[in-house]
Amino acid sequence: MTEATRRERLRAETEREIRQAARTLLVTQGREAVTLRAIARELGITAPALYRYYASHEDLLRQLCDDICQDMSRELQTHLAGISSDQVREQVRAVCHGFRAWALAHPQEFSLVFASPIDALAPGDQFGSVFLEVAAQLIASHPAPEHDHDDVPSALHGDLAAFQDVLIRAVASHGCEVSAAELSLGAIYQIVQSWVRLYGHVALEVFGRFPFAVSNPEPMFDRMVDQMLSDIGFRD
Amino acid sequence: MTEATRRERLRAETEREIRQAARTLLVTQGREAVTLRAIARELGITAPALYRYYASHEDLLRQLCDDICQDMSRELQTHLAGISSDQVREQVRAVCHGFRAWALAHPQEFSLVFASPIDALAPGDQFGSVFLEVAAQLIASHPAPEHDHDDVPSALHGDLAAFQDVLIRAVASHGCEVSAAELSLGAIYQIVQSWVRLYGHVALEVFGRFPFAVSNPEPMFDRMVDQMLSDIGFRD
DNA sequence: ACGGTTCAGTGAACGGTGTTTACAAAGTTG
DNA sequence: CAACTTTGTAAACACCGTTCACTGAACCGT
Repeated sequence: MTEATRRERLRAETEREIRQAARTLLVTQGREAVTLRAIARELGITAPALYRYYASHEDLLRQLCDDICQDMSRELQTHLAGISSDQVREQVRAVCHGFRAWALAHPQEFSLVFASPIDALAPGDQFGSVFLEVAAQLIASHPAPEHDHDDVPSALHGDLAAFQDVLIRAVASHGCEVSAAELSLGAIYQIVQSWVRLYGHVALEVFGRFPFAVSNPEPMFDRMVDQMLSDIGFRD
Repeated sequence: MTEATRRERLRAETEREIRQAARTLLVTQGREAVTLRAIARELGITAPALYRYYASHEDLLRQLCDDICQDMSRELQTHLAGISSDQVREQVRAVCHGFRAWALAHPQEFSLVFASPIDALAPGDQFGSVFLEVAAQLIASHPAPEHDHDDVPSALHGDLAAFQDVLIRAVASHGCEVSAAELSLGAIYQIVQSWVRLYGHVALEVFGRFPFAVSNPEPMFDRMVDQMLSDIGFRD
């Protein structure tokens, strides 16, 4: 059956339970409550036992971040699956609204993932990548929004080209093939700019840092997404 | 001379020393190191003594945030003072670059102010207000960028009008008078959108959450600010 | 100048935290 | 069965925020 030995299965199981307990604590009582002793208490164990599974408290939190991002990713993909693939704008809207909804529904998780300056996670396969992959896929499948290739600062060409490579490979691993020509540097630049605005709005809303009390931020968000779509070149 | 009694002066002095010590700890050793005992140790005092000045650790952090925002505000105002007031775009650029430079130079402070979900500060007189006041001032003093008043979602009219009021009063308190007509709802909306983008870029850069390793983010930032200016309607 | 009051600061204590260490009890394997 | 690895424990360490009873000095009205 499984290649793993009995011991390895048990270990993996416990590891899952630990992170599940940590997750529950995070959601129900906030970041401060995610303590080794509390986690251990949850599964009827003593705190030092956790060191058999994680090198430190920080290490556990880091891995918890990975779990969270993976879950969010899956949720966004689910939202996306319900929309026919030729309705490009609706797909972008779904991802953006899904991201915002997730952030507002899981502020603790969002804060954890976005509040730690550098130390917590590997930058590669993270939350953003979901949005970005989707964006790349959509732009690639779109009738070529025609961006001025020279419109992006030449100092960025190197970075953008590298990112272009990553995106093309990521999209390919999802089954869809795109060429560098279809996903131009200009398009990549637009994607990154969209990410800046999407992230900016959501973070400001979650952190309550809008300059005034926005009684109903949703129409503002809708308007911004529409503007983004129009800036990218999607006017169907 | 001073209205304050000797006792009040000593108290204010100590209060300042406490926050100074807290600030130093934050900058040199990170948020986690800002502990009551460490602060007390810094000024040759025991931890419980701090409770004569602040109700709790959280309260101290909250007031520290205020200090930080005030400092940043002063720094931005300084940058601004060096530019003749008729060079509108240069003033906006100065504020944006100043904000980014401050955030990158003080990542710990930035994280503290931007990482705490709701509990840490009053939303009114905060960091953002500096940028927003400046923006309002500039837009008001500009030859009317002519925004479509109807371009903003009607659901936002209430909030925007309230914010318009705040901004007009804030600008007035800085000596400059503007009317509601000069600072239209469309303009306000543009200001808020600019704040979203500015904050989004800076936070992503400080938190290292750009989707790819940006070897040199400055040209990207410059490009974004230019785009913002053009979107607002400043093309001088 | 004195006596009461206010106030800054102390030291001890409580319950909590992450982490290390030595040790016991299982499970695994030859 | 014996040797070994893995998993968990208990005790301890140093640190944390916070409370409480207490001291000593500064202030203030008389």
